[in-house]
Amino acid sequence: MATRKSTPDTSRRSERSRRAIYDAALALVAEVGYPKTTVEGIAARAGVGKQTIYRWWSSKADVLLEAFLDLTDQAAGQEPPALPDTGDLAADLKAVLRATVDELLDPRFEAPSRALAAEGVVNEEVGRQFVAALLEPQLQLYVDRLRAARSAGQVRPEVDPRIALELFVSPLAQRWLQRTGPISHAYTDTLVDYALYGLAPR
Amino acid sequence: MATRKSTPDTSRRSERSRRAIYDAALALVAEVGYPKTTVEGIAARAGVGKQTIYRWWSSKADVLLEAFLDLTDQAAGQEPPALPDTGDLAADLKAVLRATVDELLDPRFEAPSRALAAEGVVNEEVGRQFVAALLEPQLQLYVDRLRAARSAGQVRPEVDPRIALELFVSPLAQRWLQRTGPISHAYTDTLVDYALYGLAPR
Amino acid sequence: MATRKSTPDTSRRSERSRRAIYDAALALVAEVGYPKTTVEGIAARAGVGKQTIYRWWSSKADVLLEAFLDLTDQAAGQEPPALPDTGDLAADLKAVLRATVDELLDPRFEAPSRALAAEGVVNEEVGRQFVAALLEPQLQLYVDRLRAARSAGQVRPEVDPRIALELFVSPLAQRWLQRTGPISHAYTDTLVDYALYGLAPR
Amino acid sequence: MATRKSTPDTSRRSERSRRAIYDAALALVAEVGYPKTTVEGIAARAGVGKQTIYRWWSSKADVLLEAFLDLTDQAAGQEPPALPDTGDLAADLKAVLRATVDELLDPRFEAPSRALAAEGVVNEEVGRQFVAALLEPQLQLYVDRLRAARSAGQVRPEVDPRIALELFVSPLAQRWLQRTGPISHAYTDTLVDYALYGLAPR
DNA sequence: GTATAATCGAGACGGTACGTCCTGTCTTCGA
DNA sequence: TCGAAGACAGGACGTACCGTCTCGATTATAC
Repeated sequence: MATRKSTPDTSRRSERSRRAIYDAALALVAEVGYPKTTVEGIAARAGVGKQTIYRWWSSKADVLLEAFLDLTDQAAGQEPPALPDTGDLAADLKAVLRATVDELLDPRFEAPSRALAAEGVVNEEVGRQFVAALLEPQLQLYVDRLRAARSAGQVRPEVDPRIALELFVSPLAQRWLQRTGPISHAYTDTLVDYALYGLAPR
Repeated sequence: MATRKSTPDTSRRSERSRRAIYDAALALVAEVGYPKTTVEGIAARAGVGKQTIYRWWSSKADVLLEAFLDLTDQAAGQEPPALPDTGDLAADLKAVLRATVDELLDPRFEAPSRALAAEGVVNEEVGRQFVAALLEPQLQLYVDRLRAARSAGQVRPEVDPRIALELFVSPLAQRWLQRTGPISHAYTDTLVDYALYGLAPR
Repeated sequence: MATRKSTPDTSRRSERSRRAIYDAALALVAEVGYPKTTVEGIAARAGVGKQTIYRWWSSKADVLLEAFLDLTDQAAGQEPPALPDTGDLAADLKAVLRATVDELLDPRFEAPSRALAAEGVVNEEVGRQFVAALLEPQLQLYVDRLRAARSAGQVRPEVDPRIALELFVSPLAQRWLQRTGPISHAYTDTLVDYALYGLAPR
Repeated sequence: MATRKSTPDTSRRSERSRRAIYDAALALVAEVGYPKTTVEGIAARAGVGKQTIYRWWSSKADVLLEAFLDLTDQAAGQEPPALPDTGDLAADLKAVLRATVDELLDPRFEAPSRALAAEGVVNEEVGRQFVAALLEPQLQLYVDRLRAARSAGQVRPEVDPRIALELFVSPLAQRWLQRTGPISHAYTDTLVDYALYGLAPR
């Protein structure tokens, strides 16, 4: 009477099925969009019974979240877990944001991350996980870089890095998410300049 | 073939039904959330035939968008269509953002606007309408105010107001939408200060 | 608030769908057997939504029962609602039972009636309906004929016709239902002879 | 290829499990009915793996058939394998049929035997086994008793005992199976009288 | 008295069907 | 002619079982 129905045995889980489900979920979201992606469709495409999905995940959002995390974990393996620090804060931030722009425009990432972001807006549980697993680690890198810059005297000492980073990160995020404007390298360069030196004349 | 199927006679439209549908849609989104809000449910609650909804709107997102626009139009009627201009840019921005914070925290607005924002992230058509009808007019007020400030020499002449406003608006939007952090008056005050005077020491 | 969800409006029912469902149900039972006949299969074959079946019937047994009743009603229209009465009771009974044997061996009737009988054995509700709608009316004809014969002095006056008829009807029914033996014209002739004149020597 | 998959080693079979499976199957059929009795349910109740069932039986009908045979074998051990022969055919038949009536009304036997009969109606394989293992041996006892009576001159010499027995056995069977009428001692007494002495006046 | 091989409890797996809910279209009837 | 009502074809939901399969962990002969 140890094992409950609701907690399946992880050690006997089929790795093969999990991979197939990740692949199918990502492919379907990319091909037909999130709303038309169904659990039934994922199961069929993965060659898997529906129950195998419901056994390990609670919803299609949950499946996609894990699938996307898996995808980014693979990609993240190659990158260093820190922002570059050449001593030139503006240049470093611009470089990183340019890379982010490129990633946001990569159709391979666009469909699933947009879908997850949308789901997260409306579904608090998914939203929290999305932020905790994907967004926050990225933002923390900016915090670290800004803290270093502050120590080097390139940032005012009373500035809170966690808020400061939003000055250039959030505008990009909003333009992408809500399509309030185009995103480009020039745009993010401008954001960095504005943020570092302010709008008011010196 | 006089009357086409796709263009019902607007003059005969029942105002009564439209109001009932708006109310039902907003109430349901607030009560059970957007995903569990269905066209059938709206019709039943409004005491209306389903066809009456499909005759005038194309989807539940469309219904909710109009319902929400109607709601905000009522509220907006009382406000002036411009930001205050006391001559003190920082103070004016802080005041407006404080009001925005209050509105974002108002549960009456939260459910539907969050729902629409989420739908817009994933559904380009809805997204464009949402931005055009709700977001862009608001942002334009900031553009106007910043332009006035620039003329008054309180903002550097080379600054693009459409980008500049994102430095304090987008961080607030992202914290609210994606729950990346708490929002408060102190927070938006800080955003305005950082944005106007920059992160780098003077 | 007159009409309840559970009582759909009969007057708006689609005759077309009903016929298609009857046909599909009977065809499927004949082709693949009762256990492999599914509501989903009936709906697909009839070109009908599943809900249209569940709206009007409670189970596949219920569908099949009505479909079969409809089938027999069509056939029954041609027959007279009484057994022949030539004055020769034995001959009349033999003739009717021979016809019954032929019907029981007709594959068009076999599959659905066997299915219904089986369901009725285990499902009291279906069983009662099956008996009331199909069996009992038939048996009543024997009761009438036996009563007439009793009046004519061909049957002992103290004999209960409702029990008497079972002496030749039930053996045939059991051989067919439970496959306890072959059925043929010779067999039913013998049953009539045994039943009328008894097993004991005269 | 020494050992075939399809022929498990009988000598290593767990007697304990078999008993538990019989008990679980009979209990479930009695409690929830045959259709709601599942292989999975039997396995869970018996504290047995599903494969242990599928290793030794081919279907739930097969399990129940064996379980019921086992049950009746226990009961039959106490009875003599022949009908009483007091010299009075009518009395002997009435006594046996009264006992049968009692058994048919015993809820312990009713659920499983009804379930098996129903399955047998629709599933020829099960039907044949059910008849061969349970019905035919019983009927053979009647054949023997009638043959003895025929030798004693109490039954017409040209009467076929295999058909004759159906005159009183089948009506009882049909009333029970199809609920076409109540069953009682008085009823079976009447059947015997009618069958032995016929319906026609002497 | 151990090897050793099959059975055992357990339960994940690919599937199929269930019965429910909702979509978007269509038809009927009343105002 | 529009509105309330709701039947319709269709399709996805999440659940329950099917029958197969793969896991250690007992057994219980056969060495």
